[in-house]
Amino acid sequence: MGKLQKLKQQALQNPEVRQEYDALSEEFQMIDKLLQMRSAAGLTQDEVARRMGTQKSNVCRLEKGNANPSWNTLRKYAHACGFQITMGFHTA
Amino acid sequence: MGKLQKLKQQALQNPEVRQEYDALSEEFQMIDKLLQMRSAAGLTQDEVARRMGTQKSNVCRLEKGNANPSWNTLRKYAHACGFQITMGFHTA
DNA sequence: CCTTTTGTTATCCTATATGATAACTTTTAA
DNA sequence: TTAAAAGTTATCATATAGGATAACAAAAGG
Repeated sequence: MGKLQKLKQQALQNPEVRQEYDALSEEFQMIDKLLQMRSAAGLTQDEVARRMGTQKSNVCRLEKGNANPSWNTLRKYAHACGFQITMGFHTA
Repeated sequence: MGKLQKLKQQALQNPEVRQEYDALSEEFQMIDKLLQMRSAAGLTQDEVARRMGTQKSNVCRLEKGNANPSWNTLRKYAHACGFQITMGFHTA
């Protein structure tokens, strides 16, 4: 294992660090899915926003991670891109 | 295909019906995941609540579908059960 | 270049998610 | 059969998600 990997693993021993890391990785994963959907749909933020019944600035807010979207908001975004969302989980 | 299946498919032709059906199936799927997690963890609502830093009544509210939880709330629930959440999507 | 489209940021307001408490019902198990 | 544990429901207060607008920045394309 590389030095960086080792350093990372060590840092993740710290519960607080671990918690923040988990939260971030989950947030990034979620945002990545949003971007994947919009990309797959070939839509602009503005178009997604209109289909969701809101503004492009709000869509941007979602995609930039400055939000904590509700399940319904995630669903509306997915639908605007022509998809359905699912929730999953895996051992931490 | 059975008569019920046929009837269902026909009903789903109606856009409004379809929309509600999709929303419901997604919500049920999500709630099902919550229950799966707690079941796998072998925890009571009360215990999950304590680990989330909230009350069992609020956990119940989530599991009964009388809520529209934020991403963070879903995350906290998953973590309380020892899991990480993921978001996924598939063609509608 | 310049223009248009797309994306970003800040801000305010309102609707609503969430925390908290309490009373009640259902389930469990002794 | 009854006491304890687990789950449900209602309600209120407060924090915050999400809608709206505007002004700016970045990218794209002529």
